[in-house]
Amino acid sequence: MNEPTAVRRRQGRGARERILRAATELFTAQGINATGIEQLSTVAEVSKRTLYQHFRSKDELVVAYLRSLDDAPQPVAPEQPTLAAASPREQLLAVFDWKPAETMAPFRGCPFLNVSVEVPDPGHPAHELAAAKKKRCARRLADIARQAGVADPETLGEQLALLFDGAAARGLALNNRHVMAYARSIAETLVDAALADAGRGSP
Amino acid sequence: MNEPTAVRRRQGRGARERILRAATELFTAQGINATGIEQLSTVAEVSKRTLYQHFRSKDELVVAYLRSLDDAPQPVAPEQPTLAAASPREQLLAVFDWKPAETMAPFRGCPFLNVSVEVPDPGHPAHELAAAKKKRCARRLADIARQAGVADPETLGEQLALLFDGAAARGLALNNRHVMAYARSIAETLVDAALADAGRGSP
DNA sequence: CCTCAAGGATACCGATCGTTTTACATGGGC
DNA sequence: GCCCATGTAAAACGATCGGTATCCTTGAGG
Repeated sequence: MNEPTAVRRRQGRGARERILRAATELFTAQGINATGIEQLSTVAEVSKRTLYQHFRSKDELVVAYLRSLDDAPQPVAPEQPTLAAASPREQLLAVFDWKPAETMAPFRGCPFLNVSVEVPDPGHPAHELAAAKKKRCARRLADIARQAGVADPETLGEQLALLFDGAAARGLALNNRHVMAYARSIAETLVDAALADAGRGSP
Repeated sequence: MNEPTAVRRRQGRGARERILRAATELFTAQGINATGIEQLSTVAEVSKRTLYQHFRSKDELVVAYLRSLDDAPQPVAPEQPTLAAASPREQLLAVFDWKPAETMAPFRGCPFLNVSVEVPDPGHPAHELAAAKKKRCARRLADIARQAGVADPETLGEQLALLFDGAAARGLALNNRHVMAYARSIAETLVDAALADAGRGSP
């Protein structure tokens, strides 16, 4: 009992949870290549063995990490109660109100874009998953635009997604969060123009 | 002094040149972390020894690589003869005509943005150099806008830079080059609006 | 001819990576 | 009591990384 070998007590059954949480924290904070299995298992308070019997490899963990991000409440999710009833304009602009977790840490941009850079192979599952996510995001914006009667919803969705990605990438490079505000201002211009045209086209 | 001592004996056949060329090729094609010194020296047709007496470390080579990119003819360079006499509108939009390396290899986006992701530490020289480049690029665009009489040239420059970065990042993620066309179309909208205001403001 | 520095090929170094294995500890169900 | 799946801690693995040292060839200047 008073042995110096006081072993850490068995940590319940949340191992997978904790690993995924640690992955989210470390991958987004310092990148994938800069995060080792050792550090991962330490932060997750899990032995490497346990880690490897939950995820067969680091690659698989990276994919699971992206999936968990995808499932998490999203900036672009219009299903949220506050946004469901909001105006199309607010729904379309909600993406740009994204606040990436901690405010003190250096801004790290969009995890999906970063994975695209950190995993060079375009055929890698993680890379493809990131691409799919980006497409889905643009499509959702296009759907909102379509329901609002915008003339060319696909283009508007693609444009808004591009603005978001630009703010994420540039914000990381300059380590400056208010780049997102620039993106929002451009988005407002585009959205307002598109909605004005829509209103004029079918009154 | 006309070569006093044999300090310039055997000119290394432009070893430094070849190393830098290989770095440009490999770093942009497959990323920095995915490119090892071994492969680098092989492609450059240079022994590791020679490589390390031209660049003290890989970090230093990365910095030199970014510098060489910076010196190379740039998409945003208005000094080029064809652009020097072009209209401000064309000068501002010239960034979006960037064709990266003209190859059929997968689109790899903007090297400076990629370095920001691949080198997580914001204090790293390479990271700071990339940030500086991004700022300089936006400032140059702002200068062109100012000379054209745009009301808020800084904002326009920042917006155009953001659009370019968005196209680069998103183009890599989706492995799709014509994202740049979307960016251009948004840029045209912004530039035309700004120039129209300028013409109206001070006729 | 000989000398000798520049450079090539390659073995080697320590560190770290992702991954596997070994040895032991825990606790619920029989 | 014992069994055994599940867990931890730690060592070890092979591969590869950035970086260094060794040995040998080359070729111009004396």
